[in-house]
Amino acid sequence: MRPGRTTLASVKITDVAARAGVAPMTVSRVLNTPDRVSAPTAARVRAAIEELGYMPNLIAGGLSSRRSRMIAAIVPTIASPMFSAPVQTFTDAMAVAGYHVMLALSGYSEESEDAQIRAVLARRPDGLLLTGAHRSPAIRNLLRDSNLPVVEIWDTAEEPTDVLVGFDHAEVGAAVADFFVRQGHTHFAALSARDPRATLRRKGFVERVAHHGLTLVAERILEAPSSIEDGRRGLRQIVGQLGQRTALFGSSDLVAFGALTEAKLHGIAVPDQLAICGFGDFEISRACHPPISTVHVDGAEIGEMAAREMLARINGAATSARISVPFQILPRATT
Amino acid sequence: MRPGRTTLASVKITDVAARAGVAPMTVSRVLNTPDRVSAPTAARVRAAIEELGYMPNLIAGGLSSRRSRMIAAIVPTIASPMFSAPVQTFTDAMAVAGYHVMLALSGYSEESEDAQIRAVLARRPDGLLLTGAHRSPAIRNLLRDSNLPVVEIWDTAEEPTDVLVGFDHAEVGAAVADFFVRQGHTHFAALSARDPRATLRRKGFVERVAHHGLTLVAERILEAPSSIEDGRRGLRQIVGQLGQRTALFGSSDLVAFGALTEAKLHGIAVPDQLAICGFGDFEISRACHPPISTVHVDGAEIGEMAAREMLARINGAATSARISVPFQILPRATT
DNA sequence: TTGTAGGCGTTATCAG
DNA sequence: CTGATAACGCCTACAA
Repeated sequence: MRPGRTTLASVKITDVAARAGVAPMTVSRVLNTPDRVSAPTAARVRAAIEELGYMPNLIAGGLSSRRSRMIAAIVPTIASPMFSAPVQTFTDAMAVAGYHVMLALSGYSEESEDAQIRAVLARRPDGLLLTGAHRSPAIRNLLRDSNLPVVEIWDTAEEPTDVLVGFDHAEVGAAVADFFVRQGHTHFAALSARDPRATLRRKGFVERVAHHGLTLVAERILEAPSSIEDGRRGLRQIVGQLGQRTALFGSSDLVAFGALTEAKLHGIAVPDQLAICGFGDFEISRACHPPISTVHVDGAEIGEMAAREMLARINGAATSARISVPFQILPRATT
Repeated sequence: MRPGRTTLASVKITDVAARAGVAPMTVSRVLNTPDRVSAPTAARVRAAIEELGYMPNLIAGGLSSRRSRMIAAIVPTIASPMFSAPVQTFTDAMAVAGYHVMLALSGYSEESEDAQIRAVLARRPDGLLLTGAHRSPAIRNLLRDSNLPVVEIWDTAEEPTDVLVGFDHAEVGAAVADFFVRQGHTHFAALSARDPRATLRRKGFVERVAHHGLTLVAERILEAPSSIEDGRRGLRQIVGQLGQRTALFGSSDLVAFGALTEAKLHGIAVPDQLAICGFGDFEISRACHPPISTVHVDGAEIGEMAAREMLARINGAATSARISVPFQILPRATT
């Protein structure tokens, strides 16, 4: 029998065991709990694994151990840096710990998210990464019953299902309004996407403006996910209402960049006639000219923290239920 | 015994079978091959499933059927639209067909990609989505032996492992050079990321320029993935060599946008002194001002085609080995 | 159309 | 430190 005549998936733990002259369980131990195997035995087993090109079957292992070593991540989209950044860092961090990430896209529809959650639970993930904390009662019960680690990111508005890593979006909107007010603004506008978190930011902004007794001259709801083009279109729609010097809050840096672009074309001086603040601190707001003031919030860090919390929960830690990540207004040239 | 006293994962197929008064196999059939079950039986089984809140265990099913209904996707990053777009559409399309996508990020390192491939094969995916067609011999053999459907996207330079959906990047570079030449350009520059496909485009561009007997005034390699900031920095570095009217090819629209931004700051007239063509047709090149000429190539469509090919291969079709997707130069205001 | 038997490849558990 | 045994929950294959 020639060596190497084995097609990966066909070599199983019993083959390795036979080759190394040990029980299958010992091979399993070499792979999963090396400390509990004597050095010489482990060496022999490793040699056999190498020679046969053995590749463990995690499906079988998962069935037996009831741990899939896999996490399901459900986000609205990865077309926006808002979600691609945390998904990227989360996936990387989990991979280091030996976990793979199953990705599902829900596209901002709660109904679709519910379906995705149900579908993915059939794979018995060891944890769930979800976006936002707004869940239907049915899903909330399902998740509680499942007793799975659930890490929700971005949002802190609602009661978290389990662990939550995010911040209060209404506070962000209010902080931006306060920032503008401190700069002496009295007239305001908002261009905001229809998604849940953008809506919270917009409301926080608008309410704070009202609280100051100041004027909201225009407000426009854009589609989600928002785009540069939406920002341009939005500005065109409100340009007639911009008689006074106005402070504009965009629901993302893409919207802000679009508004800035269109303002230039209309001969509107930024920031003298129109001040603009975006959200997200995407590269474009930093690298375009003039650089756009924005709210920094580190999506990449959210992903990393989510991974840390996920692993802690998997390992049985009773972690805190709500982790606030800071946000920070970055004044640049448009305010 | 109260109904509902069942915690999802604890209900198994035998429980449903008992409740419905059928054999477990019949429940399995209702779920997987409904045609082979009589309507009344199926109805009873479905009722039992509903009442117990049964949720199939795909891990167990996968072990038994040897089909995981899961695809592994390995791309360098999802931070760039170049990859987030196809991953997004691929994931969506596969979900419709009942497949989930396991995501792994390789970060442009071949070594890392090899490791990711090995790791993910342990989960016995039903197929693999990979980026580019450059594989180490060891991995190539591993993949061939595995006999798995492998769809490679973006690149057509090398012999595909199995199915390939992409185009020839050197041709893109050459086409851009020809386009510039037709416009009467005689002096050229390239700002290009260090990744494999950007390098092919750059070489195609540079070689075609040489073939025409024309002048390459500057060439700069940027880090991968490339950014707006890289484009700005790159332009600053070559600005001294831009005495003549020059045609610049950027390895992505981000690079092109960065170059455009910096050119404006340096008082360089675009396109009169400096013509710019990007690559990728990202939203920014279309929505910024002036809009940037670019090479359109539909990443979203590549993802959809990849899904179609993947499903065809899974269903046993012997599909064509190499599928060319078209690219197209979009002349806009910067050329 | 439905049921029975057996196994998928691994690991938990307990014994030595 | 190592091994034997018995699941894990489902589906293939065959039988009725």
